[in-house]
Amino acid sequence: MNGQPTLKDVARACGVTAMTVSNVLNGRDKEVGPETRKRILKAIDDLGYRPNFAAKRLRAQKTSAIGMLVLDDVPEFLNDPFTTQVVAGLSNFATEHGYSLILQGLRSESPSTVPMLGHLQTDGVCAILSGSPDTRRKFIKRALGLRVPLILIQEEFDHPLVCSLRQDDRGAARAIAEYLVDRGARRFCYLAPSAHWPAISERIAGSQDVCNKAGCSLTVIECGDESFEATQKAVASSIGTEGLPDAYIGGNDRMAMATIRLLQDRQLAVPEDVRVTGFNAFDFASFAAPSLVTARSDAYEMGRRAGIEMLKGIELGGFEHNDFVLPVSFVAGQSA
Amino acid sequence: MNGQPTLKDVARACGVTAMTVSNVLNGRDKEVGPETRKRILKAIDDLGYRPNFAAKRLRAQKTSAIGMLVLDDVPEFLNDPFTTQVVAGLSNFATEHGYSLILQGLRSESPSTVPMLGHLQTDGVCAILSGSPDTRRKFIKRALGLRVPLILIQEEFDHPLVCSLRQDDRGAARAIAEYLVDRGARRFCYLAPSAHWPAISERIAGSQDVCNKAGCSLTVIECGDESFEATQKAVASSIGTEGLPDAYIGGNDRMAMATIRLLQDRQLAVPEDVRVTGFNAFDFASFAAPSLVTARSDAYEMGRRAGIEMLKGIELGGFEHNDFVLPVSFVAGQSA
DNA sequence: CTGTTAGCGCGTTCAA
DNA sequence: TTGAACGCGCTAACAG
Repeated sequence: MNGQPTLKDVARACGVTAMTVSNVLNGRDKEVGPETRKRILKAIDDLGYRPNFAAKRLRAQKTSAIGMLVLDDVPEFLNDPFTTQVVAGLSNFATEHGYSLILQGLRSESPSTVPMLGHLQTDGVCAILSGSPDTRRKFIKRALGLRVPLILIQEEFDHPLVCSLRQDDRGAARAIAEYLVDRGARRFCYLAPSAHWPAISERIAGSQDVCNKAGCSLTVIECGDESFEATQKAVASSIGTEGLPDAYIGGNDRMAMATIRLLQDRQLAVPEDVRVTGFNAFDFASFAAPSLVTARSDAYEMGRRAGIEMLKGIELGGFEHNDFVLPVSFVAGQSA
Repeated sequence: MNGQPTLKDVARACGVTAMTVSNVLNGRDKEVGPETRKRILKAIDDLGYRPNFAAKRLRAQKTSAIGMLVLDDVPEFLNDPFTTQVVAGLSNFATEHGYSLILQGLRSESPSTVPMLGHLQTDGVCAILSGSPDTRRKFIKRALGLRVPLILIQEEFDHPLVCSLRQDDRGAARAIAEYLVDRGARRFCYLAPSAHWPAISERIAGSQDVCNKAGCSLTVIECGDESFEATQKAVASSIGTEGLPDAYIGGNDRMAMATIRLLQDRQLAVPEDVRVTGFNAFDFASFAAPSLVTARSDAYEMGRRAGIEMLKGIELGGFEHNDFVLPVSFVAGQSA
């Protein structure tokens, strides 16, 4: 009696039944007299009544929650600005539509991933993956065990319960490469992580498209885990064996900036001596010197879009369209 | 009958009652014969039974969820790396302890903040605030309306249901200032956002402590919303009127890096001509040239700590200690 | 060791 | 226009 007031408490206070109160709360106004209605609303306010969601959910057989999963190797699973923007966009959308967002990071290789996943009870799941293709596929299959719509960011998977949201990586990569070719570059190095993400493959393919047409060369440098150190080591080694290219095309801004630092330490001017481009521009990139040429994907918007498709998927119990490719804008910095 | 199997379904399949199955699931092994137990576990596995959390919660009068609120002016509420690390730490801790983390961003000034808050139903709430002191206090009072333990990051508030988790900003600021004094700097400018956060005040106070003792001067430059542009504008104006100091002490890494860029554009060498320091180092700072001297707060650990205190708070229905100050480590970059 | 009963808070269904 | 009964899935408290 001393906890949160229930529907019954409100009803008692008004001398009506719980049902009547419920009708008022759910906007079934025509079922209730305007006079009674007023009295009830006042009582609700006075008592500070708030509906119990657990009860509602149990009754409705619906959680009104969306799960956001981030598969990552490290515990700090929100390090990537692309990820955080997606999460923010989805979270806001969910909140605005009466859903709560349950955020969970999962270590890609951990065996505890399975029980953790089982603990998730939501009407739909959105996931951002990382790790090897094998790890990712395994994860997807497990996530499908939840039997709810699954939206994958930057990852394809053919299944009626799965919807992919991707950005036009190939097109963006083409734009970057064309920009460089226009400025006279002919010999390119592509900075890629050793793990072969689909998105990275697309970006390489886009650069290759342009190189083929323009008769340029493209060498892929594998930068391990794309960390600062790994990238610099890989680039240094490449310079040792094959010399300097006209431009480095970064698979992302991190690798690009690590490369810029390396070149600067060697007294090379960027972009005068060598050009360097990035990918997935985020705020912080503008703090780097010199500014990067980069593609900016609107990750926040992608998160919102995930919300939109998710609600459709939940309503329909599956997806009508299950692959969307979103545009990417091209951003030329001031001095690159 | 075609949805998820329930406890009853499992019981029926084994020819026992739901209660017995429940006993098995909750580890009350002594209540159940080992033979029956085995049979039940098999049936659970065969049917792919998973407990319904909504029912559990309703029964237990406990949500087993923690709310993470981020009050921000912009929709992209996960832009700040400090915030994301706290969220990641708390999320992991919650997951490991059988709680789910519900993430919600709130626009500081929006009137919809109130209903949004009401939609949150969790056993406890952790919040990172921003905006004016007035906005923040208003928010705290509303959050207290939820009548659950509230943990505030970098924010004090005297109330039995509130616990503050702060870092030792003053101590860290002292360490930075001493570092600069040791290297001969005497005239300082402090880069602060125009909004007066408690944390910023502490940092200024720490610098002032050192300046007082060493007989140095300290001027505070208000950098508006601490954006790249606002910071550069404020610094430029300060240089115009008061000339160049020996060192800029950044209220955070963003402002510090904006300042470095400005100085470099004016052909000033950092740190040879002017020193610049940052605050709250995060990964990306290492990509900036030159490396920053900065204080690194372990925000991830702070998130985990929030989880620890939250669980205590939930169990006790309030906090025993309600102000914790966590240490901050000092990080000297390679070339600053 | 196992079964029965009852109720968490809400909403649908049917009756008044 | 309002009321009563029932059940969503689970578990505490007792019986047997």
